[in-house]
Amino acid sequence: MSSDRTRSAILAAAEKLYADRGFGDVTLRDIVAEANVNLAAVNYHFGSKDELIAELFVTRSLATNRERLNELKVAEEKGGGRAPIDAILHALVGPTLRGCLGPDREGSTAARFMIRASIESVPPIRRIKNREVDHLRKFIAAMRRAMPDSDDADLYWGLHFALAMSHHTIREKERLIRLSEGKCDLNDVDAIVDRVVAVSVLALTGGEAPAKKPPVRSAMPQGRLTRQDL
Amino acid sequence: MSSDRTRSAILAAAEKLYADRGFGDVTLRDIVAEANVNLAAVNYHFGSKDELIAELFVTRSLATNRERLNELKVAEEKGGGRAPIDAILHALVGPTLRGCLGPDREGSTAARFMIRASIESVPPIRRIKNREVDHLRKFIAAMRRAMPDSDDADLYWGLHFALAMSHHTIREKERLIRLSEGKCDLNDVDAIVDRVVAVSVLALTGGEAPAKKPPVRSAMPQGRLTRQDL
DNA sequence: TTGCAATTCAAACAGTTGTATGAAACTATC
DNA sequence: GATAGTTTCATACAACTGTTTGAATTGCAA
Repeated sequence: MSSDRTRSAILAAAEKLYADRGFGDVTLRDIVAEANVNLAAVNYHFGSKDELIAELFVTRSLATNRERLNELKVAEEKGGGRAPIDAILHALVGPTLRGCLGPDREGSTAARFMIRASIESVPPIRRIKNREVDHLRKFIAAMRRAMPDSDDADLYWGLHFALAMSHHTIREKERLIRLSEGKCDLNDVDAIVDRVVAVSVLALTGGEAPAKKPPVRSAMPQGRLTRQDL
Repeated sequence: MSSDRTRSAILAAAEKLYADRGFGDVTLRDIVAEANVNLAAVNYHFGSKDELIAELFVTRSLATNRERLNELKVAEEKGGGRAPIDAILHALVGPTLRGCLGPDREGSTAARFMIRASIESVPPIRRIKNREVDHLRKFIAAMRRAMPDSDDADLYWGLHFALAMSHHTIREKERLIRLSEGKCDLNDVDAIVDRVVAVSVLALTGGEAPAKKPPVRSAMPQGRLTRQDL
């Protein structure tokens, strides 16, 4: 099968160009030029441009999801079936952040592609992302085991915020660097992961030590949000 | 000037169509059809398609920025020049969340347009967003006054996370509803604002009561997450 | 009314896009 | 080495894009 060479040349070229210049202004003709293959090869091997993009994204995000679930499994086994909340969140945001940030990963085409996919929202990718709900439910389940006394809504908000911080850090990396004039170190990925996890845990526990039971008073808002809302 | 009628018809039609169907598949021909004006009118009044989009976005985000700064000013005056940290964050995320969420705003074209602008990242809008740094610096300054002992980096991270949570809530509103099967109430905007502010304050204070003096250390962990970091 | 500028209009332009076609080149099996 | 199936290729297609043009129309001032 010498056709595999063409197929993967297209995939590699597409990933590189999309990573560099975004989905908006990379055409099939750009891709086949970079890959040194014929224009028709894309439709022959992938069916359409959208299916090419989908294949790129599916491959990368399946890898991330596997990494997440692996890390979660390890943490749960270590805890005898019940992983601590910080380990769960670490498994959730670690792989994504590690994959997209960091100095060594800077040159990684895959990483830059995933950043693009997170910044620009193109139809084939959006369709795939919408099916990610099942994957997230597994983390909600683990969180529920770790914090059985929490309201479900609080767990969802906690997971939502954890993803918010990690994705927004990837999306707005450049702006954060510029805004902070370099004072925020975007190269120390482990520190970023720890920071996101720490804040997420605070969001879930309301500032209490997670082992401890419930409420006290607040670092919390005066308004309508009460202790047990967190 | 009967030309104002054409101009604003274009603006209204464009905002509506972009809000409904996204920037990707709305053409100038769609817009002029909806506005009942001639195709050439867009270039005559705005110069180009991108400038039309830019004008739409600038108008809306200037309004948001004004609201933010107003709220900040009020809070600072009330505090004699130094607003408490939660009030500052409230001023930062409140206007955006209020503008884009909530049941009454559901039908608002402007709100839906701004959500689109936050989901799809189109060049003219990205260019404008990049100039928003100066605006954010005013909030950093206020935060520094409120928490003079904090590391600068921690302030930047805190602001970054606050924006992360509010923007991600707007972007992924539908997914959060679906994931949580309705358990997260996206209609109670005030509660959402309070929740985002509360978590942001926790992120900045590391779980200490904000009134209290100094943050243990850099509030956030360096290495792995340990118990006393919470 | 006349004259001048601002606005509208239909039409065309120039370029690009993803996709389809059918013949040619290749590959492996017998 | 002929055959059947796969893969490549040059080329054409059809549609759509934002923008421009130059003539018509309108509105307003003198």
